[in-house]
Amino acid sequence: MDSPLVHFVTDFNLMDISQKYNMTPKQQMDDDPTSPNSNTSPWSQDLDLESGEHVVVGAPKFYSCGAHGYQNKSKRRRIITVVQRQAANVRERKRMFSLNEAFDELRRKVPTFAYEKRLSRIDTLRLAIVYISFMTDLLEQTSHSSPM
DNA sequence: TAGGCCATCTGGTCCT
DNA sequence: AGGACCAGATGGCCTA
Repeated sequence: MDSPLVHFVTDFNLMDISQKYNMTPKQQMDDDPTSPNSNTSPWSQDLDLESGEHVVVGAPKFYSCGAHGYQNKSKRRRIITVVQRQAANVRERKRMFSLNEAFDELRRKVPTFAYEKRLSRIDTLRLAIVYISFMTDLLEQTSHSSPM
């Protein structure tokens, strides 16, 4: 750890991104990044895509429309079965899981040692932006000041 | 108790 | 047709 970075982190903690961005440093749940109810795999329920085995599902029920109940809209609508809906839910859970993995990776990249609690996603993004700006400035300064 | 954060579900849209 | 992506809704948990 070298001094500019250490200063960045300490300065950052002194000013507190929450203040800087007009937020409150809240924090959630526990250490597990996956979910609050994380004792199970995020996509362990409903449908096992690998085996293709449907856990719940009965006869061909259909989801068709209607955001908020109105069913007779002129827009074309995709009719999907319960099985398809469940499979889509599983895919969405996986997608969100990978998104959270990316957030965790980003959390590890930004200097936050003075933070006791895990950064929220929005704080992580904001801190990353500030950190990148800081490093860019630092790079420019050093390139200007260093002799050829 | 209100507000913040998050996971999950869901339907719409775009793309292959 | 089906998957990926997105945004809105909802409900749970946590903290001030």
